[in-house]
Amino acid sequence: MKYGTTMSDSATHGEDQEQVRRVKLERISALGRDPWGQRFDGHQPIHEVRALEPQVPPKDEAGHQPPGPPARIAGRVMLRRTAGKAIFLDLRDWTGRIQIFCGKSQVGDDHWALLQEMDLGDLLGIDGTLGYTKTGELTIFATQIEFLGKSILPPPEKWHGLTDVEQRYRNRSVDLFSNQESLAAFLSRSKIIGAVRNTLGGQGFIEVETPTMQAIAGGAAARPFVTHHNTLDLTLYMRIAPELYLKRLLVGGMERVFEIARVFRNEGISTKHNPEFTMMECYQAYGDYHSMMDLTEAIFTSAIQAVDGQFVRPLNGRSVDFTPPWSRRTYSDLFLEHVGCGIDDSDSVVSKAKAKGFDTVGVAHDVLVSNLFEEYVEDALEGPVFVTDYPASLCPLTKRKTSDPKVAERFELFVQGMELANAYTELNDPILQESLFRSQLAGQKAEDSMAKMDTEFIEALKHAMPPAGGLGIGIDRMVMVLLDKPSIRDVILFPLLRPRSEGVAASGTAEVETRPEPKSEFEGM
RNA sequence: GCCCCUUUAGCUCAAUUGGCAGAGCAGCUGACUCUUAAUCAGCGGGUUGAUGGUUCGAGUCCAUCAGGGGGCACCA
Repeated sequence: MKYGTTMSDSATHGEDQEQVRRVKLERISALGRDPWGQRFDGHQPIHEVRALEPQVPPKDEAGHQPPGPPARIAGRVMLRRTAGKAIFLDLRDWTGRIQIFCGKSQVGDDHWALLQEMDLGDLLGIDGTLGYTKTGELTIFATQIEFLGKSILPPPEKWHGLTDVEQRYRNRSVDLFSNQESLAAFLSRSKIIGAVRNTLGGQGFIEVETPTMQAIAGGAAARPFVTHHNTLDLTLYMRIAPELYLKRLLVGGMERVFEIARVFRNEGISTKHNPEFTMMECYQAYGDYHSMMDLTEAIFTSAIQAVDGQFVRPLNGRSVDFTPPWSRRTYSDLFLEHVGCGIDDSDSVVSKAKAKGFDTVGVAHDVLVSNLFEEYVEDALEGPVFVTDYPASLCPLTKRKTSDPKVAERFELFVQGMELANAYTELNDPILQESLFRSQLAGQKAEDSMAKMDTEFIEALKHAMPPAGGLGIGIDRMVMVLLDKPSIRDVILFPLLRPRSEGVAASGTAEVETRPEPKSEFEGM
């Protein structure tokens, strides 16, 4: 049997593409090759192979290309162009793409036969030499070809890739290998998180891990997910913040700590909210919220340098300048500027609220102020801007200014109306903390499972926690902003989606059962 | 939870007023040893998300359900 054997009739007509590819698996095995491959040592990232270009010798007088440096790569077949007894492939790995030339006489009959069983989407290992084709493209001229993974499902359309958003989120593996910008975003996300770690480490912070399952979900106001430990017969909550544990470490003498924490909030889903998301929280003993502002700028600066170094960045069709230092504005100044009255001017606040259609009867003055701020100010903040010095009544668990107890030492960082970071001078008075906890809990419904006093935390504070600055940065939102991605699902690899209904979800496996299994030495593995 | 939009071949998309479901890519067969989304010739591939309804006739109109997208609400 020579190469170029024809498909059996059953595989030629009326069969789906998976079945056709399963037949090819068999034939690869019949050629004595493993379609799934083995460890493949010594291959070079494609961008490193491309960097060898200066070593490619010039063509001789006859126009022949002397062999260039050897190259050994592994990658996925993205494009294939056949021209008789020559085949051009575009292979891609996670560093780039490069063209492969496979000539029948150059690779030999055995490899040529193997190439007949190759499809778009397969993983190949290639040995060859670097050179140029007639049209001048840098190309690996293959001498050895090895299957490192046969794709038995067809890849998406080669030009458009996978564009259906639902498919991109549900089928992330395919999205990543077929949409370059998707892979690029997640590689950048990793670089951003690396920069966050490096910056904090460089400033003497140590990374810690605190419980994800907590008996009391504290540190924020959000509805938690509930879970259960069987042996202890214990109701546990997925954390909504690492805050209270990190502060206990401050009491213990760990003076600068941070955690890149996955947190879980049982709330709505939107382009800015995923039920689980990543938050960096850090605490610095003997610091305050001003320390945290400087730190925030340093973190963003190093993250931007890690991505592309461009401080003026596109975002939602506009442009944002991240060159530090960023503007720092007090809450009351911004309120006066955008709402048009002082935050203490009760009559004006009420009339402004009424003008916006807010319900004002029986609503506390501070709530009206907060609503007006969200309505008038936040969306107007192009940023990056630190909004500082919040009314103390809006953030009861924050240290107040000694000069003005009505003002809390807090800032939030805004970019185009989106909150990216939140920081406080932490309250370290256990007696005040406990009474504020109690009054906060008094206003909550009994069904809110978070409405519990964290006495262990208060206990720890009683041993004295140093004055400290605390900072939280929403990592997903930070990545969205730096990469100009409109949805949080574009920066989370596997965002939460409702499971597909049975008929659709089961179709893949159901079809396998009804399909005749090709006989193969690899069957059953 | 509410409102709007959306779902057609493996993928990307068409289908006039309600009148025989179509194209490109991918696949299969053949040609071609320098292509660039290769090209050329031929062939196969569909429960139009699901279930009902209106109609002589439904991808198209109506209802319900499901998935997804966007917005609002909830929510720091």
